[in-house]
This record gives sequence, C-alpha cells and structure tokens, in this order.
Amino acid sequence: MTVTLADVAARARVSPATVSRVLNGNYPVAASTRERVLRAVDELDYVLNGPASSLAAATSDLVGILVNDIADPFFGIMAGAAQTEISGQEGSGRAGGEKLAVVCNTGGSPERELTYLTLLQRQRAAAVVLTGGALEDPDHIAAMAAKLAKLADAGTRVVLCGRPPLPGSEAVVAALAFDNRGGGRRLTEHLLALGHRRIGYVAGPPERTTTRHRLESHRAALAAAGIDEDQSHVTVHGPYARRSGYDATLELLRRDPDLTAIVAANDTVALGACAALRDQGLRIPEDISVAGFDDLPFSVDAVPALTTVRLPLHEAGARAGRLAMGNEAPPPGGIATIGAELMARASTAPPRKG
Amino acid sequence: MTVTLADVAARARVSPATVSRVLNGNYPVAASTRERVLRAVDELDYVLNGPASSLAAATSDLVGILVNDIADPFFGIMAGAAQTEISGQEGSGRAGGEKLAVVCNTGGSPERELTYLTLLQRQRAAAVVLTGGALEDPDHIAAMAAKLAKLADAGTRVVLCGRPPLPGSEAVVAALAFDNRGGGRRLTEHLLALGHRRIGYVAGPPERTTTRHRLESHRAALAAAGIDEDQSHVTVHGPYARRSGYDATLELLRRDPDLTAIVAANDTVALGACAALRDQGLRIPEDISVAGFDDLPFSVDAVPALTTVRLPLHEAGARAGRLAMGNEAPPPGGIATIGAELMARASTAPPRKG
DNA sequence: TACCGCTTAGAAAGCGCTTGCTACCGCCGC
DNA sequence: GCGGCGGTAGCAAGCGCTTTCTAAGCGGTA
Repeated sequence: MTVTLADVAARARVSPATVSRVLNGNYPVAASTRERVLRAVDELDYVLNGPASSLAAATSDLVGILVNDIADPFFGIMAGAAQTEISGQEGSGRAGGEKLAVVCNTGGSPERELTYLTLLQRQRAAAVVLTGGALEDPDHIAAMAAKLAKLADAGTRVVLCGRPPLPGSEAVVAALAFDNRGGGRRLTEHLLALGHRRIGYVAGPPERTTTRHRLESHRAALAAAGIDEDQSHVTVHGPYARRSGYDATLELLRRDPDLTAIVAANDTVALGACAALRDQGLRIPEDISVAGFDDLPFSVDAVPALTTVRLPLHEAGARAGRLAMGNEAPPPGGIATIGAELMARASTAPPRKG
Repeated sequence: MTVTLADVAARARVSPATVSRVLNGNYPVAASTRERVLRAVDELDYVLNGPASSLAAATSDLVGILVNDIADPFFGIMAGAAQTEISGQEGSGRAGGEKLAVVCNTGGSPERELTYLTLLQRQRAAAVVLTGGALEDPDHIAAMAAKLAKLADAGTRVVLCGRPPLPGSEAVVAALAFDNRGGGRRLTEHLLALGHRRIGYVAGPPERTTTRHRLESHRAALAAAGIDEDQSHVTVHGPYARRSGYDATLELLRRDPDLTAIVAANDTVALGACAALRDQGLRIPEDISVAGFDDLPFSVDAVPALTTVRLPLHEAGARAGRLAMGNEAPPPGGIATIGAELMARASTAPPRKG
C-alpha cells in the first residue's frame, strides 16, 4: 500500500541503490538518471521511511531540545531560536538534509528529563540541547552525567544552553552558561546605590542552580556593602511562577513591613510580587521598589516598567543550535559564559526618606 | 559496541524473540524468564533501537505537536498540556509504552508547517496535533488537506486544536475550535454596553482564520448595534506581536484621535497598545479603554488589569492530547467548539463624557 | 496410559533502507 | 589496438527488531 524505495526504483527503471543515492546525494549519479528518479518520486508521491533509513544508516535526523516549562517564554525564546537555527539548514530545494528539531517539555521533573533523554537515545538522536537551570541533587547529576556520556558515546552531540557545565562530563560539545552571578550582583548593587538597605528576596526553588547563583550573588553584594545580617528571614523560596511571587511577597511583608525593595527570582515572579504590593495599597516604586530577572518581553510593558537583568535568550538559543549542528566552533574548553546586563527601569527608585 | 537485543538474549540465555516479548509485554512470558531477561537488560544497560523497532513493527512512538510560535505562551500552554497528557501515560515502572511527545515550531510559516508534517510522516508518527489558527490561502489549505489525508492513511492520528476544521478533510480524528466569533462578539458588546461608539481595532495578519473570525464578529456586533459605518479606517492589521500593537495604536490615534476604545487581536498586542497609549499621555481606562483576547496569564497582572476573552488553552490542549492518544472519544462529527468567556476587568470603562 | 489442549519458547522471515564491493561501459594514451 | 581508468549502476549483505508459525513440555482427563 505504501510506496517504497523499490517502487520508485521500478518506475524509474533503476535499482533501489540508485534511488537511495539520488535521494541522499552523496554519490555520483548521472543527471539523466537522477531526473528520471526524481520524476518517479514525484509521481508516486514517495516519502522516505525514516525508521528504515535510520536503521540502515545508523544515524537519525532528530534533534531534541529539552526545556523545563514550555509555557514560559524564557524557554520558548531559547527553544525557538535553537530550532530555527537547526531546521533552517538548507534553503536549497528538496527536503534533503533536513533535521527534525523538536522540543521536549520536562516540566522541571528530573524523571521526565531522564525519560526524554532515553527516548531520544532510542531514536539515536543526532543532537540534544538541554536548556535552563539544572537540579542540584547529586543523584540526579550523576544520572544525567552518565546518560549524557552514553548519548555522546552513541554519537549524539550534547549542548547545554543556559545551564551550568556538568561536573566532569567531557561528553558535552559545549556548555553555554548565563552569568547569573554577575547579573545578580549588579542588580543588587543598583538597589544599594539607590539607598536600599532592607531588601526582601523572592527566590526560586532551592534545589536549582539558577536559584542558588542568583541568591548567592545577591547576598554577596549585600555583604560587600557591609550588610551582613542574616538574610534568611527576608528570603522566601517558591517555584518560578507568578503565584509564588504573589504569595511570597505577602509573606515577606508580614515578616518585615519596613522592606524598601523586593528582588524576585525572575520577571514572572516579579509580576506576582507587583500584584501583591498593589493589593496591599503600596505604590511602586514610591513606597517600595521591585526588580526581576531575565528581561522577558513583557517586562518593559509592566507598569511601572520592570528593572531587571537582561539575558540574551535568543542569541544563546541560536548559538546552542549552531553548536548542536556543528556549525560553530565550541568555545575554548567547551564552556562559555554569557553576559547578563542590568536594565534599570522605573520599578526601582530611592527608598522614601524616613 | 552498542548493546543489541541479541546481546541481551545471549546473556539471559533465551532467544531474541523472548527478549522482545518481555520488553513489549504483549505476549505471555513466564515470570522467571521475564526476570532473567530484565536483569540482563539492566546489567547490559540496554537501550532499544528505536528505528529498528519502528521498522519492524511499522509503528512509532513519536507524537508531533505543531505550534506557530513557541515563544508565545498561547501556544506554549496548549502544547504543554497536550504533551503532559501524551507522555504521562503509564506511571507504571519501566519505560514501556512511552510516547515521545515533541513540539515543532513552524514560526507561522506554511512551508515549515508542511515540512514538519513530511518529517513526521517519515517517522511514521503515531499522532500529530496541529494548534493555532490556520492560513486561509486556498493552495495551502489544499496542500494541508492532502498531507493530512496521507498521514491519516498511514495510520497517524490527526487532531486539530484551536484551529477550525479543515474543509472536506475526514482524515482528522477531531477538530477542537475556539469560539472566536462568540468571544469577539461578547467583547464588543461589552464595550458597546459601556457606551463606546468609536472603537479602533488592531487586527492580526489578514490571512489567518483567527484574525478574520475575531474581526468579523467585532464588526457584526457593531452592525447589530446600528453602527454601520465603514470600519476599515479604524482597523489596522499586523502580526500577533507586542510591537505591532504599539505601532498600530499610534496609527489608529493618528487616523482618529477621538477613539474611546481599542480592541486588540490578542493580549500581547493589547499590551503593546497600552504602552503606546501611555506614551501618548493617555490614561487607561479614563481616557481610553483597551481590550485583548486569550486571557494569557500576564493579562490579569497588567495595570490596569486587562479586559479580555478567556480561552481555555490548557483544557483544550489536554483534550487534544487525549484525543491524539485515543484516550477520549471524539466529539460527534469530529468537531467541537470550545467556549470563550468574557473577562471584564479594569482596562475598560465607560468613555469620558465629551 | 494415551491423548488433548494450554502455556511458553525458538526459528526464521522479513520490515525498507544504505553501502561496500563488483561490474560494466566508453574513452584515452601509449 | 589494447590495457587501464574514471564514471555509473547493480548486487547483495546486512542494520536490529517484531511476529508468525512451529514445537516442546506439561498437566489433566478419559
């Protein structure tokens, strides 16, 4: 019922081998023959059998992009950029060397992360791009390192994007990490420069690298400014979600009503924080300043516009895509840190005198 | 080098057939044998060869979800819900009947849409979910219908989610369409009830069904209220992007400074519109009302909170996922319309007396 | 005891493609 | 005029798995 290579071969009166070579274009075929084959392909509306092809050639055109939360533009932007870079290979006519770039949503679950990796391993994926902060659980790190090593062994190119390098894993083609520490430090320094001293912090889930890096750099900046009291009572952890920002902010206000600024783990959380503050009748930034992280597209449209740290998500994703395709030389040592730029906007201002 | 079924069979001292049957669990195998096999699998760290398996069984565990823009939460939410429903199959131990649910980003390009479909066809995908509004170009519709028919022929289950049914295509398992018309009508009626008569409209790209349905229902509501002047000079088209909302709003203001309300094609565009209005020194909703569409998560946090139309994106995505897996009966006729609910919030108010 | 049927395992034939090797053809150069 | 060579095409052997068909072993029944 379905058309096979052999059918095409019969129609073009050549051998299956020749058809295969025309389709793959990696072996000389006379122009006249090629044309005859191509015509047969068109007439029969032939579609290559991917599994058969992958099996015989021991390679696949699947490229997986893993994200923590597909509904979050933070990941969407990176994934989209990577996917464009990977799929956009050749504008040249026939769907030849086309890669099938697909994104897989782990939902932040370590098990699903591993499961997806196994599934991609099954498919003998050509490459895998892992985005977003990693879990700090040692077991999971070990499992991931082992898995990635196995993937690399099987010829899959592994790229990390916006994720710190895996300790001891040379399996990876390249790791592009965001400078969360530098960005976090600059953000807090900005607040300090404005005169803030009592700063609440709405952190992400404690077990994520991103959370820790951002939080640690915040505290380091405070310490460097001579603020060395224990910060734990003005820190609340929660998921990277709007709701979490809302709830955490109410909690912080309860713990210390004299806070003059709130730093959020990311922009989404910051938006929740703003909502909570407004609901408490506080004005931003007159009564209290708010800052986020990531500079997602909506942040500039918040009212007031959100002070945040810009991460070049698009650029990083695109670069990861190119690395995955082997279209760009890996950075020295396979590790690159991507800058994070402070975007000082209207949501932060000097604290009220008093 | 890589471990194959035969290696496992040798180690467990059974035939390859038996190992296959243990792994697929669709044939009786004695408990003791099964255990021996499973142990061998573990010890050798065996990973099934997907392509080989797909080739032999003539089926695959790939499920594709096509989206127009992965960086847009509108799609992210649907895709995430669908993916969860598809992957979340069996919590039961071993990675057995696991489906590989992946999302493919077409970027709104018809060619890439078709390309992805071909790629999925190659892989003999188990199912395909198409999300988001369709292009109205007759050629593309015909090409899509043909492609989907071929996919269905090859056993791939096709589900449309948030996309109008394809004319004459019985290839499709089910089509879940949003009630864009009903939502659009209610939104405009809300504005009319508030007393607005001069309403600007920032529409999406003219060639998309979503755009047309929303715009037509808006105009129909106006006409029903006796406002039957030509609306074209207070309508501006543009992509579904923040920037487009900003620019279009400035243009509308230029064309008619007396507009008392602006309706945007979706929430993202509405945010851009708000920014433009603010930059012009206009207050929302005192000077001018603004409404969006979709009710994305950030809309409630806008200042003022955005009046919009809620689309149950998560629910629709989940349902599409279930339909794709055959875990839910298709609606009668294969077509279901999903309600759209007006969310009247602070960004709309009666126009200033004037 | 002989027969039957049930349960469980193995043998082997592909699934549709790729690719190393061989074979053929026409032409050049000596 | 003949050996050789570059350029093309075909043969056939798998790639690693699934699945049909066959067979072996076992207990139960007549």
